[in-house]
Amino acid sequence: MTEQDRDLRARLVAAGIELVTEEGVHALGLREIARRAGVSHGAPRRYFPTHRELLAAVARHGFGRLTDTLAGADALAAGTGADPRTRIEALARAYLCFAAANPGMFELMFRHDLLEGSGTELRRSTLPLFRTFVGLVGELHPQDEDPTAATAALWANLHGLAQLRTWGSLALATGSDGIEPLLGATLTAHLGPATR
Amino acid sequence: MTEQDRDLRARLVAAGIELVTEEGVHALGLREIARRAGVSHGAPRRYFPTHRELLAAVARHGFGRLTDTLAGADALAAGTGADPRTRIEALARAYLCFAAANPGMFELMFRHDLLEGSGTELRRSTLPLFRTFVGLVGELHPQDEDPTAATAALWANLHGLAQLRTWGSLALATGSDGIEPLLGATLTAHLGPATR
DNA sequence: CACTGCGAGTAGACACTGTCTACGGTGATC
DNA sequence: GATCACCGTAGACAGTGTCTACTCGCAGTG
Repeated sequence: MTEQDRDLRARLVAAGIELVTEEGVHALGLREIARRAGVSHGAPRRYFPTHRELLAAVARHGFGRLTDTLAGADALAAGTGADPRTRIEALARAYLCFAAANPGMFELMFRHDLLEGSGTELRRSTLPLFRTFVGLVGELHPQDEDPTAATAALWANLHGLAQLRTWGSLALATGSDGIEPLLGATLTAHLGPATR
Repeated sequence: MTEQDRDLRARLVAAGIELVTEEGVHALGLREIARRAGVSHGAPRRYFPTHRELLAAVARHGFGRLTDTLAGADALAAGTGADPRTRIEALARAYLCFAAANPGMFELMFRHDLLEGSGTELRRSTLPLFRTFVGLVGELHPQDEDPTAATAALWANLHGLAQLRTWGSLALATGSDGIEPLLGATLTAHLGPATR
């Protein structure tokens, strides 16, 4: 009964997370989520005035998981006294791993048409992580007075890799090593050759 | 009457293009497209067995326009005897311009959930362009034995920039110059500093 | 204890969607 | 001129998100 006696709001979000994980974004109908949570289709309205706000709450959880994952990966690397380049590499790999491990959630998180209205708030939640990212890139490129642009370009590269992989567009560029060579090329391009 | 007497198949695709351009992907309902084309909601079924196949035809047109745009930009640059680096820059800028000028179509083209089944065929249509891209990168990096990975990484970077811009995520990294600094950072990272 | 009032969830209606099927009606062929 | 294939219409069907009664249980108060 641990599931049942939580308040409905949390149960609905949990049901959405289950559904998007198991079935994908297309399964996130309002009535479908309500069914999974064991309530009638009108019940969610008491907590989420519209379907999109419920989806935004699910996506919010996804952003939380993403930042937790990345922060964990960075803390692990930083704890071993790794240099900035290695820490960035750990972050990049964690980002791609998250997208690959949670394709449905990752897709939802960047479906701005489903998240309209809550988009800016969700984006804002990733800001602190982006700032540490900027700091690491700044450590690596001290000659640049503002590493924000370089960091954003690197992040866009990672995001594009994640997105195109789920679309299957990288099939002809990825061999048996999967996306590793592309990640390597990306990191080398933006950060210089790997430290040996 | 030039619109009316074309066969319905082409008129439906044209209506879809209009709708996605004017209103966005959300306006691409089957019945909405049929209304715009001036026929009943059952008519499309004669030519497109399912809604998704109609959307795939619309996206196919988008891919055609994209390859045309890029090929035109490259031919223009190549005609003036530009070096590979300049040609790549022209292609990259054309890609971002296309995404910015046709946000709805660009979104549709990479909505794999709407295009399921036709995805591989659509991807294949961009292959020749990708090959010329690979050739240009190869000219620029003769030391690499296979520039495919480097090209794919660069393309993923451009795609990520286009995608994140439409999502608004680059607002804090883009100043008054728009996306130009990020494009510059991307090209510098992947191709080396700009030729002077 | 009886009563009231409110909040949570139910259930049905509404307009809309994509798919399916039966039906007209028009034009080409024999 | 009759036949027939094909194109588009129109309605049914299950499903959706939203909106609106309504019911029921349980708190607080007399």
